[in-house]
Amino acid sequence: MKDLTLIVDLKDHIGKSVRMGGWVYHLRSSGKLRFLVLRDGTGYVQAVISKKDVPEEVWTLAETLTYESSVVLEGTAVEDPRSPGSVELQLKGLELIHLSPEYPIQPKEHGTEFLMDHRHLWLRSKRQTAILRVRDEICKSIRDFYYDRGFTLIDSPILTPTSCEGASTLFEVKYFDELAYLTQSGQLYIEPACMALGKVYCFGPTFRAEKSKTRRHLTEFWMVEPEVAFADLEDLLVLAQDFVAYIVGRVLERRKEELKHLERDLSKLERITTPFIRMTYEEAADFLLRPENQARMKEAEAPLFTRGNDFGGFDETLLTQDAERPVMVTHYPADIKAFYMQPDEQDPSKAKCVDMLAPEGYGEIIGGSQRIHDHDLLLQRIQKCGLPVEPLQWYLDIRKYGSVPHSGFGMGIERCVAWICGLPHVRETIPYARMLNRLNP
RNA sequence: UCCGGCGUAGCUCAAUGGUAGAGCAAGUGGCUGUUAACCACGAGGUUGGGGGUUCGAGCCCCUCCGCCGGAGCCA
Repeated sequence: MKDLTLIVDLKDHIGKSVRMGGWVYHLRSSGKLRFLVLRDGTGYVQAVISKKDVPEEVWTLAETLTYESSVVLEGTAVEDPRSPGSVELQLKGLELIHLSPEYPIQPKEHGTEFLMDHRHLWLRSKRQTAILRVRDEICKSIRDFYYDRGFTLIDSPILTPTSCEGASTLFEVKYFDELAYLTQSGQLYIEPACMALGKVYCFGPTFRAEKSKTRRHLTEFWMVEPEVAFADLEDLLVLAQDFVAYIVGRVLERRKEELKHLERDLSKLERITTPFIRMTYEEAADFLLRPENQARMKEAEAPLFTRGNDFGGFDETLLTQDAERPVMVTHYPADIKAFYMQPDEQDPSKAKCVDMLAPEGYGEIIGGSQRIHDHDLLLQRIQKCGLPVEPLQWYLDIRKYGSVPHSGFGMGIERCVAWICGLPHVRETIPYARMLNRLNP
């Protein structure tokens, strides 16, 4: 329908006659005057229907309209300060494309379960479209960032033969006469590609069958994982902070209206500049073991942090709630981290790894490390972790033929979207959330 | 899996152990500038399921189901 004018372009048609297609977002009636708010994906515009100015059949048809019915409107674009958006449509003609029965979602408060059950319709709301546009901007900026820096996108497989990292629970699927598993990370597959192309990344869905029911967990989520040859931990920290600062900058530059609609405090995002805050695991542990912080854990009924263990959700909140920029915690104890992480030269009990914690209590958005590049050390670590060697033989091969130091990290898209949008839960950051108790719609 | 909270009209929520209610939506009527419009009227219920205590249970007890988010694990 080439002759349809988009709402976003309506301001360029003042005084002219236009046709517009869309959905009825809102209706108000005042006797012989009716107001209809149309949405078309590019914006919202109010149409005014005056009984004396339209043919009787148009007026009659307008009386039957319902929320979310699809229509084509004909009218004149006019400026009027009384109208929301100051440009409105004085209606002359009305074509009903499809009449919607009673629409389940009202312009009022609804519960989480109800909205998630109607996710396919909830997507039409202003808030959800704003979030989806920010997500789109984040995904586009990720691709631009790596493309501009000479990285090659490598698509890692979604079906994998076995667990490579151990602990995490995997989704099992039938693969002809054997079993396969949905990927929990593309890392092992892009490390070989890294040895082919130097700088690579993968970006796709990831699956974890963990029975987590928290505001930060999905069973299906998207992850971007760069991997760089000849990069050590220091190089990785610089890449990670440049990356996150770039994404935030792009969203601020191009999606400010959406952030404002989400009532995001923009000043908190404008402070996200490099360098980010750095601390070692031991420094973070010292901080968490201060009496006042231990007291806060008790007060919040959170588990008490003890040195040598990984941080819990509340620990991450304490570490970041007063931070203006993301915090990068490095050098965790090697035995609480993955088998492939390079031990620190000065203190081999520590891994050359990093977790980036987003501010305002959003917690871990990035986890990464320098990888072990020595064949025998990696083999030793695989055996020590009790992992079967045979399925990882190809991975060990990378350390056999021209091995070089290399590093990489993974960033969870949904946690990043939740942080940038200021959302309390990741379920609204992905079009169709998959969670412990949610597989539909 | 464990801990805690919740479940009442289509939706959001009230209701000392004593006749189940309101707002919104939907319906009817009114209103020529509404901004989640407003006014009037009518309609709307197996109080998540089952069992128990009691003269009497939406409310107390047991059990099952569902939801929420926290722990563990993680991005």
